[in-house]
Amino acid sequence: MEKFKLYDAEYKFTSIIWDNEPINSTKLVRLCADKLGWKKSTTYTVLKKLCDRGILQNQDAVVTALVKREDVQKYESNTVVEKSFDGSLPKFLTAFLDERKITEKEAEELKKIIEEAVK
Amino acid sequence: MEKFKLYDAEYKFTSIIWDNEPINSTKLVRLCADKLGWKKSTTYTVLKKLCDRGILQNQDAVVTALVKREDVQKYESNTVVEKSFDGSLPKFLTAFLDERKITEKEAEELKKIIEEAVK
DNA sequence: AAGTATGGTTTATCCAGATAGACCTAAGGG
DNA sequence: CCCTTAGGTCTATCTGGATAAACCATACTT
Repeated sequence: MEKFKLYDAEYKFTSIIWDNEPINSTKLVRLCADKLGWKKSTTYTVLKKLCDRGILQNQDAVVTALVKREDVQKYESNTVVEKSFDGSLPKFLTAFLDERKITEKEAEELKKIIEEAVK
Repeated sequence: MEKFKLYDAEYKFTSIIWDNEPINSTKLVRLCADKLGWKKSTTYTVLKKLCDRGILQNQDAVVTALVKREDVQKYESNTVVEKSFDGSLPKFLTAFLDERKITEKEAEELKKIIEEAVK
């Protein structure tokens, strides 16, 4: 699943694409200049790298994503739980919610998500 | 909270200390050679850096942690949710639990943790 | 014909994380 | 006295992520 590993800059960049795909490459250059402060060549360099890795696609100046945001998110969530929490979701939740208060409504939403996962 | 940011190698290293503190520095060198394959100088270099950053402490050859594992975990969990999930815990949970099944008992444990956080 | 915008590649720089080699001092043992 | 061990610093190398400069070809505009 190393396919879904995105570094910080790559993630921000890919996010822009997810939000705007399909997007013309020149427009993407402008967007990145705007949102990330990148020069044209930077955008093309990163774009090419991600295309080579099979994460993005650039065909006839139209850029699209080959992997879904959800897949990367899934990878991210699993990675952090594994790496920092012994693979334990309860440990993760405990750490995240420590000193953090949520409303009844938010709690309901979370519980619903959990119940959906019960086999 | 940048204080709690640990890079991969630093995290593994600090984990060893959390598991063994207080620990004599020479023993730590041996442990790291064993578990991480590090040379003595590598251990001391990383140790010094983390001491400078106020994360560890090395006094009279006794190494201890100044920040708790829980604090780093809290930072990690918050960071990933912010960076990859718009700060939304439900989004995180959904991604994590996607295609993953949990038992009734695990669900109960999770719900309990959630209820504790309701203000 | 000259200028300009589009779409892109190749190569390079810079910096930081990861790792280690060389070297140093003080204390204790034979 | 020499040697070893403990405890540690300073400096260096290697690698990869982040960013960009320079350069190029094609097509459209004036």
